[in-house]
Amino acid sequence: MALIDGNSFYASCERALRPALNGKPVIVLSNNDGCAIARTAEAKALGIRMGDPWFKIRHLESEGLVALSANFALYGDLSERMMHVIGQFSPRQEIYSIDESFLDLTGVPGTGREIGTAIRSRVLQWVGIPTCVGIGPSKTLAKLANHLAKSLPRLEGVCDLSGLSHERLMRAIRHVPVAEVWGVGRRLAPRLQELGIQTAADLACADARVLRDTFSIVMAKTARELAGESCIAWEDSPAPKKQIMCSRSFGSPVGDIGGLMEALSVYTGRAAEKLRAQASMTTAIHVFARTSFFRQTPQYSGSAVMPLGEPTDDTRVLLAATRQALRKFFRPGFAYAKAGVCLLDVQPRLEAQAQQQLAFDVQDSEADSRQVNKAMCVLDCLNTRYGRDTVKLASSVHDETAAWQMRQERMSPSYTTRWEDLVEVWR
DNA sequence: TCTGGGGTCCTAGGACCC
DNA sequence: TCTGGGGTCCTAGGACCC
Repeated sequence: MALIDGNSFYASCERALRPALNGKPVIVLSNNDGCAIARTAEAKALGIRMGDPWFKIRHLESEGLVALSANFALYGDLSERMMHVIGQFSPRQEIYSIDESFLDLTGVPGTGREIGTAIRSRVLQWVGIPTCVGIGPSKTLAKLANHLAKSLPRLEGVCDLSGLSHERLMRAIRHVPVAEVWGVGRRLAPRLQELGIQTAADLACADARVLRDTFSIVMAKTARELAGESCIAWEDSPAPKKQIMCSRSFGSPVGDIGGLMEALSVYTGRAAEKLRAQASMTTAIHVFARTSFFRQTPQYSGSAVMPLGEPTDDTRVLLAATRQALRKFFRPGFAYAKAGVCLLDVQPRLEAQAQQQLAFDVQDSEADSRQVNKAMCVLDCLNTRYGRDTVKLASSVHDETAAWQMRQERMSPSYTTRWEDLVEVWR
C-alpha cells in the first residue's frame, strides 16, 4: 500500500497559484485568523509550531513571513484534482483526508520507487502540489514510510518499506520515535515510554498481551501493523457520517440572544445541507454556545439536546429546534465566543424512513411521506447551480458586519472557483 | 485586541434482562 | 471460605486522527 500526501498542503495550494511565494516562509491561519494550521519548511525553520496563535508570531512578518487566511474553497478544489491524478495510478484508492490518500499498488507494474517517483512528478506537474510517497505492507507502515520520506532528504520524497525481511524492517524504523506512529498521540506516547517502548521498532516487538492489557486492542493492532501484518481494513467508499457538526468561533464576542440565533441559524442551515448531501436524516440536534476559555471574563457554557420526534432533513424543522434549544440554555450577561450545532443519530434516509414505517405501521395513504423533501431539494439544487446561499431561509439573513462573522483579513482569491477571481496568465 | 473545526473508535460502568 | 452466570444496551469519557 502507498500513502501519498501533500507537503504543507494548504500552504502549497497558495503557492501553486502564486509562485512568488516559493522559497518564502508561508503559513495558513485557521478561521478568524486564529492560529497556524499549515507551515512551509521555511516557516518551520523560523520556529513556528502547529497551532501557534497568530498574535504571538506575527512579529515574524518583519522577517519575511507571509500569513494567509484559510481559503477552503481553493484547498478543496486542488484536493479533488490531486486525488484524481493519484487515482489514475491504481484502480483502488482510499481518500483519507483532504491531502492524503492510500493507494493499493497490488499488480501495478514497476518498483515502489518507480511508481512513487512517477506519482510525485505527475501531481507536481499537473496540479502544482509537492507530495511525498510512503509504501509498506500495512497502512501504519505506509504512514511511517511517508514520515521517513518527508524527514530524510536523501530519499527524495519516496520511501518503500515493503518486501523487507523482519530484521531489515526493524532496522529501518528503529530510529523513529514512537510518538510518530499513526495511532500514538500525546497521551499514549509518554505511557509507552515508561514501559521502555521508545521507538516504532520497540512497539513492533512489544508483547501483544501486555499491550492489550495495558492499553487496548487498538494498540495491539498498531504493533502488529508495524511488524508488517495488515490489520486495518481497506475502506473502498467513505462511510456516511454518524454525526454532523457545524460550529464557529466568533469574530467578536456576542452578548444578545438575537445575535446568537442569527449565527446558529446559519450553522443549522449548513449542517442540514451536509445532512442532505449524504442522503441522511437525523432525530436529534445538539445546540451549544460558550464563552472564551482564554478571556478573564465570567465563563458559561450552555447546551441543550432537542429530540425531533421523527427523522428529518428539513432545515425548517431543525431551525425551530435550534431556536427552542437556545431559549432553554441562553443566559444573558455573558460574552459568547463560540456556538454550534451537532446533528446526532444521523442515519441513511431510506433506513430512517423504513424504521419509521415499522414503528407506526404506516398505511398506504401515508406512503407519501417516503419521498425526498421537495422544498429542500429545490433549495439545494438552486444553491448547487447558482452558488452557496443564492436561496436561504429568512432567519439566517444577517448583516454582513455582524459581530459573529469570521475575521479573514488575509484571504487569497478563489482562483479556481469564482469567475471574477480567475488567474490571468497572459493578456 | 489576539488561541480552528471537524470527526472516529474503544472502554468502563450502570441499568436491565433471563 | 462461601453470595450464579450469562447476556444486551446505553452513556460518558478518553484517546486518537486530519
